[in-house]
Formats: sequence, structure tokens, C-alpha cells
Amino acid sequence: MNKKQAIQLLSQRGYKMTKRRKDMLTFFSHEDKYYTAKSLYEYMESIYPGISFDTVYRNLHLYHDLGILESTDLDAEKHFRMNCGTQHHHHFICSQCGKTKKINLCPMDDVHELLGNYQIEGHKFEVYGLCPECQVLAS
Amino acid sequence: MNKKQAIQLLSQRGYKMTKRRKDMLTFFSHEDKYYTAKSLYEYMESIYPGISFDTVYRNLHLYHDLGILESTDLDAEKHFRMNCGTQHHHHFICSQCGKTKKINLCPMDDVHELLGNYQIEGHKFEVYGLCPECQVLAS
DNA sequence: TTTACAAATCGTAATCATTACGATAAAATA
DNA sequence: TATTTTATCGTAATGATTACGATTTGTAAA
Repeated sequence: MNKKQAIQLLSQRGYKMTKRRKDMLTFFSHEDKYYTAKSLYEYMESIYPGISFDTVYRNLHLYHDLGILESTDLDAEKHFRMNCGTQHHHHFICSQCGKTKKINLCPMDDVHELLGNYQIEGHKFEVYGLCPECQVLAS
Repeated sequence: MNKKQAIQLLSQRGYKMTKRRKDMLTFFSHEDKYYTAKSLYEYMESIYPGISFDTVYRNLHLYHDLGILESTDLDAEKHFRMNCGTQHHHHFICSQCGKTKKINLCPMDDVHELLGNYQIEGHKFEVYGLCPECQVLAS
């Protein structure tokens, strides 16, 4: 998903295009990185001083529900990114900068048979560490 | 880790044994289940009306730091369980009751080579769904 | 067993992320 | 431009967690 596709989806579904919504998409337009709600809020605050939490969180949920964004819980805080889901995959996530790298491997292929009478509804597989750039900065 | 081992570890490390600490261990003594801080607090409140949050959370962290408990973030809330870590493994977690089942399979074996110049510091693999008991209750 | 003191707990307030709501403003379209 | 629906504002509430000075309690030495 990119900014253009997201705008198209919103108008298709009858949502109004506001400057705030567009700028939220701009903020997320890097497709390979997770952000916190806080960092989004700070960005929006810099453009729209005094912007309401309501606006930021409501639109975050809207985007998430529409599949424009995907999210993950890190340190008991939600992190969001552009949905990059064409087909099922997982992520390496840099614990320093939030950048991600796709992992084209899913452990579930082997797990189903280990969990015979358990009804599987979902799973999470993430790898954490430092991306090459942050390793350089840390050394 | 079981209750007896935990008590031994605490006294070894010079921590004082209080009734509250013992009862927290009792609460967690099922080795195959995750609990929220809230559910622990409610249990402790039933025994010690008016018990302080401080006591509950401080001891949760203590137990976690000592390796008596392990934790995971589910729905942006921390869940705790007795540490069952003799050797590395993962869990199926029932989204209804919190019960767990070991998964003796780790995807990292295959992942290392996919992430050549990324410095891996940790990973999370969990499977969610309904355990056999909760499937029966749900039907 | 009392005493002494470090450690644990209490009572309560603060913090952080998130959610919620009535009043107002703005986008879409007729 | 007028109308209507939706979005946003301003702000307060909620839920999980953390923090702190005052008080109490375990523990070990006298």
C-alpha cells in the first residue's frame, strides 16, 4: 500500500479527504518502518499546533481497520506502519529506528501438525535487533 | 520453576519472605498459564483487602528480573507466567483462558542466514487460538 | 526475646498510552 | 451557495503502570 492507493481507497469508501488525513499518510509513506502513535502525534503537532488526540487516534484506527496500516505491540505500545501485505510474511524490526526487513519464511507451515486439537486463530513471529545502519551508529 | 524453587531463590538472594510474596507465588503456581497483572491484583486484594499496587507491581518486576516469571505483551498489556524455561521453546497461548502449550520448534534456526548483516538480539514467536477446553465451552 | 535496621508495604498521586464526547468546523454534492 | 454529513476540536476520562515519603515488618544479632 502506498499513499496514492490509500487516498483512492478512502474516497472509494466515502471518507472525506482532509489535509490532516493526507499528511498522516505522508508521515507513514516510508513502507519499511514502524512508528509509534506518539511520533505521529508529534509530527502532526508540528504542522497543526494544538491538533486533537482524537483526530490522530481516530484516523490511526480508521487506517488500521481499512488495512492501510498494520500494527504490532512492542514494549506494550502499539507501533504502526504502511501495510506491506501482498502475501503473508514476517519482519525483522530494528529496535533502534523501527526499520523493517521482510522475512519470507513462516514457521506455521511446520507448526500445524504439532498442535493437533488446538484451534489456531493467529500467530506472531518477529525478529528484533539492529539494522546495518544502526550498528554503524552504535559502534 | 515452581513455588519451592522460587522461595529458595529469593532467600538465596537475600530477599525477605513475606506472606504476600508467598501468595503471589501460589497464584502463579500453575506452570502452563499466562495471567495479567490485574488478575493477580484481584486475587491479592481478595486475601489482603486494600493491598497497594506498589506491592503487586514491585514484586512482579522482582520475580521477572530474577527469572521466576516470564512475560509477554498481549493486546498492549503485559501477561505473566511461571518461567518454564529449561531450554529454548515457544508457546501456543489460548486467547480465552491464557493456558499455554509448548512448541518445540524455533524458526530462528532457518532465519539467521536470511538476515546476513542484521544484528539479531531477540525474537518472538507465539501462536494464538483456542485450547481444546475452550473450544468445547465455545460451542 | 528483645532490639536494631534494612527491606517491604502502604496510601496515594503521577505518568503514559489510549479512548471518548458534546460542540464546532469543514468537505462533498446537490 | 446551501445543505448535510463527516471530521475535528478541546478537554476529560480511562486503564495500565510507575513512583514516593511514611510506616510497618522480617531477619539476624545482642
